[in-house]
This record gives sequence, structure tokens and C-alpha cells, in this order.
Amino acid sequence: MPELPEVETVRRTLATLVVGKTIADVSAPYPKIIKNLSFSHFRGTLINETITDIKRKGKFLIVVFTKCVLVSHLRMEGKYFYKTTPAIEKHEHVIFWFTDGSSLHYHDTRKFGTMYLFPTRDMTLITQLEPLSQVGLEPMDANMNVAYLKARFQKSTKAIKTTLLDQKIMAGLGNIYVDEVLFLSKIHPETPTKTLSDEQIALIITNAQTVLTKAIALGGTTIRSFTSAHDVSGRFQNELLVHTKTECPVCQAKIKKIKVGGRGTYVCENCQKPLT
DNA sequence: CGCAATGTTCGAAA
DNA sequence: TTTTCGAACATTGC
Repeated sequence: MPELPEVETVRRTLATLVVGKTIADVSAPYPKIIKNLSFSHFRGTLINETITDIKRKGKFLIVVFTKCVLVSHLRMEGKYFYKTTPAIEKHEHVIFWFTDGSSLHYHDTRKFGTMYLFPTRDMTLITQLEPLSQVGLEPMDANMNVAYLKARFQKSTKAIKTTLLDQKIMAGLGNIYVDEVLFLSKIHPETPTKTLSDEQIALIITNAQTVLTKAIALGGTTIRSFTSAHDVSGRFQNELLVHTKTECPVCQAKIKKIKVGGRGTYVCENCQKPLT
């Protein structure tokens, strides 16, 4: 469940469940999820730590403890399950056990997710280190504007969809929302990035803000139900205009499914003018 | 059996 | 040297 709105939904849900909890122990049936430390160092640093806040930057979840910070990326299928019974299920790779007997289980069928633990709570410092240092401005950031994107679009011959999926440039959009944003902006996903006009760049920013804000308000998008029960399900899937669709809601033309940068892409070639 | 899947990264090719 | 492209990561479900 991972584009910005889904991660934000997880952040909000988790905050109500685990802020104030203290770690009694940590186990990791699949420690490869942890990237910057050995599991024993990870575990040793977290034991006795209390969660004070949960933040987010782009698609990264940031769990703030008393003296350390956990940065977690869900990639394609990462999920957190809060439990009051100790059973460990299949695909749960890292488990945080709290002193009150409850626990937080990181579940990820494809094992693509990542975790980084920093032994400090200086966010200014952590933000300057990998992986957060690579995160670009979010569409709703006060500093996001046409000049910022234009400077980064300047020399790129890549398809605009591929560029918008690059988190170093603009953070937050993933495969679903980028299709929606380009549809609303009437821009074909294969348009070479550097050929976009200022007006089109402005449209991309406005529409990205609109789409993400609305998706957050609706708790994100839940399409394709993966294994298991408990899952934070959103309602934005009912608002999708092109992604997963077969007919354009504006002109009724048939929506095409193409491949852009290796990703399944939905486009109305009547509303989103193809190149030349 | 083959392919695609809400993501990112790394090596090879251009 | 820099940028682009596609395979790879690991697993499941259609």
C-alpha cells in the first residue's frame, strides 16, 4: 500500500495505536529488511525506547523514539499490523514487542521494504543522510513551484511519467496517482519531459496537490486486495478517472493501457494528446 | 505456464 | 562522464 496518501493513512493510524508504547524486544525472521545496521545493533538500540511521534517524508514513514529514529519504506507491499496477541504470521519480517504485551508486525510478501535506524533524534541530521536526503519536495510543500520543477525538467528526454515517478524530483506520486495527475493535466505520459510548457508544469503541480490531498482525505486507494485480512482500506479507488479504467469519463473514448518505463499506464489518447 | 503487481536500485548500453 | 533503459529484488494471484 504505498504512495504518499497510503503512507500518510498508515502514519495517522499507527500514531493513534503506538505513540507512547515502549519496546521490550524486537525479533526479525528476515533481518535483510534492515539496511544500515546489523540486527543485533538494531535490536539493542530499540530496546527500552518509547515511541514519541510518527512522521512522514514522501513515501517514508518516520518513527521517532526517545533517543533514536526508525525510517521505514513500504515499497510495493509493506504493511504494519498492530496486534494484542503474540502470534507471528507468514510474511512478517520484523516484529516490535511492546512492554504492555501488544506488538507491531511489519508484513511484506515481496520483501522489498527497507528500514534504517538512526541512534539520534536530530531530524535535521537524519534528513541530510540517506535515504531521506534523496527525497525531493512534495507537491504540497510551500517551496514547490514551476521554477523548481522546470530546473529539473530542463535537460531530461525521459517520458514525463517516468520523471514524475522519480522521488528525487517530486516526492509522493506513484504509479496510480501519476496516471491520474497526467490525465487531469491532459498530458500524454510519454511526452518528453523537457518539452513541457510552464503552463503544463503548473498544471502538474496543481493537479498533484489536488489528487494527493483528496486521496489522503479518503484514506488512500485500495485496489487489488492482497493476501490476509486486516488492512487499512481507503476509498479513493472510487474516484479514479483513468487508472484501471476502460472508458474515459470525459470523452467516452476507449482508455488505452500501455507500458511506460516498464510500468502499466492508463491513458485516454483523445484527452491526453500523443506526441507528434 | 506466463505475466503483472500502489517501488526503487543497480549495472549495462548509449 | 552522464543519462537512459531494462533487469533484478521475491512472492502471489489471475
